[in-house]
Amino acid sequence: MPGEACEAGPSHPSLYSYFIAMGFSKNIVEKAIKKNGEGNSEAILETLLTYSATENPYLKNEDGPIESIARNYVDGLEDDSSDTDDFDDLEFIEAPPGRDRNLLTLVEMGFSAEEASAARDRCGLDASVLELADSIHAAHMAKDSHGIVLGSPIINKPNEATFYSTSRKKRILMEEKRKHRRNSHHGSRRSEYLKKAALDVDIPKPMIGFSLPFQNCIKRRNLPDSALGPPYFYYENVALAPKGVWDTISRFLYDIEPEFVDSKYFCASMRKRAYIHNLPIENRFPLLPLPKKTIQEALPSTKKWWPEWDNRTQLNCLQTCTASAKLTEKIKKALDDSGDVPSLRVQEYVLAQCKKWNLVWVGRHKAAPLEPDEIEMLLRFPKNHTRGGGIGRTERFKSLGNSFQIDTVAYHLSVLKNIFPDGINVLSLFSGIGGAEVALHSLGIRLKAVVSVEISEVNRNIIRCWWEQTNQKGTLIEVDDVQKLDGGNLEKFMRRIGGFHLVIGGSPCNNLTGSNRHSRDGLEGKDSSLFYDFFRILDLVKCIMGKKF
DNA sequence: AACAAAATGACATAGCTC
DNA sequence: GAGCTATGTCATTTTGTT
Repeated sequence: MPGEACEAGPSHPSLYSYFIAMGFSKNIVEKAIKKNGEGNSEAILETLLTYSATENPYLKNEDGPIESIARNYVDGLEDDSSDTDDFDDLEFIEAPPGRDRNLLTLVEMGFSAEEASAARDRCGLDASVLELADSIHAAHMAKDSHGIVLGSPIINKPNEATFYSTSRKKRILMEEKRKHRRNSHHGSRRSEYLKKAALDVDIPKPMIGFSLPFQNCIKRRNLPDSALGPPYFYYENVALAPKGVWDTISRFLYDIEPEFVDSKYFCASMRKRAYIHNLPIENRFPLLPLPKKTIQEALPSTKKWWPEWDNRTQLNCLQTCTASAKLTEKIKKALDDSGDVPSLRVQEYVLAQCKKWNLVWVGRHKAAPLEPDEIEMLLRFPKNHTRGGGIGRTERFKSLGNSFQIDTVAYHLSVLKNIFPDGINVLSLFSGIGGAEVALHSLGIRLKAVVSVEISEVNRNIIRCWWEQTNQKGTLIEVDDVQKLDGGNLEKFMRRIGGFHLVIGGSPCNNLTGSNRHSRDGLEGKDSSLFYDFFRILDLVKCIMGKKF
């Protein structure tokens, strides 16, 4: 495999703190380093992962934040985990000793046994764990992009992809034109210009961003001075927005190239999003343990009922709406009526509905929508994060559907851990149910102060409950509307807490997403235009930080 | 009133064919 | 390239039910 630059572990100044930062306990890291010597980070990682297979995995001692999250997470899975399936895999791997321990390590890292052994076949017996992990990712991507040659340095390809297909000058000119026309005409013809407007941002395939866990960085980037912090910022929205939207967003956010990432590389469900941020992209690390990436592993109880002809291994995007009971009844009836093996026609119908509504198999002929706690698990929120406190079931689905996938966001934010060892002050815009806060907390980054802006009262309640239950020692300031934030009250907040280290948020997507048949009005839509408030507030914060207030 | 279900039929993109 | 099909998407509005 290609040994390109910017590898995470080995070059790091302090191996010890690096592995601690990954979430391993001090004791285990000490043991592992003693055993392998400081020079061999790969062997250390392997030892760490092996230890955690037998001992309690990845948990920090004391009252570390990772502990509580991980425990909730594990608890949530315990109920339905049928031990028989996993056992087979382990036995298969444990049988041959020696080098094949690499396979066990890979499975611990979250890969399947088949993937692991296939990777070993490709890379040879002497391949290291990281090389094997790299190879598996490469294989995934090759599968995605429909048969790019295996084993070649695929990950170097997107490096060369040009972000701006036209020059900056030309783009700005076109935007001016667009604006001009928008002013002189109205609604009905707007979609026409949008169609004509060139799409300048290329959406990369596969949608893996600048890097994935246990993989070399794909690109290096030099941000323009105007983009640099303080503060750091992080903006998120749907990747497949109407044409020109990401071009506009990018231009407002200091011409930074969006990072397009599908969360299917982090968990068992898809989530195609783009993130614009000015964070460093070297030395990222993922939350551990890595989530299971297939439906059958993440929801083991479904395995038993999964029909042969349903070839799904991952779920579609988790949405705000859920399938009706009527629909699942129809599906059951259709299958009941068609005997052992349903006809191709019935299969097609059922499969289409399953894909459309993200149904999973929970019994014979019983397809069902995901339960809220399962969605919480897939997005990596603590179990029952959105439960109780006066929130209804429908609202729960809606709030979850609008949220971050924690693993994905945390991976990007992980670089903050070493930059701010004492913790950070966060301005969280469009907080929702607190995805940003949970991600930072899960990384073990202390939240010194959080100003959380969220319009929905139930969502604010959820964040406050979480804040109390995780025994946060910092300050939580709640604001109900981004439009109420101006230079005056921002400066007051910043005086009080000492400025912001991170401004983070994802503005409403409802006018951008393809699911919306009624008001997909683009960035100028009623809700999605709140993006401009994100920019406005970020710029204000930059200004005030610059003045040293 | 508060939910739940059904209807709606947009739109970008990928991968075909001709 | 134009034209077709298939697929996927942080949804909204209307209608029916406890």
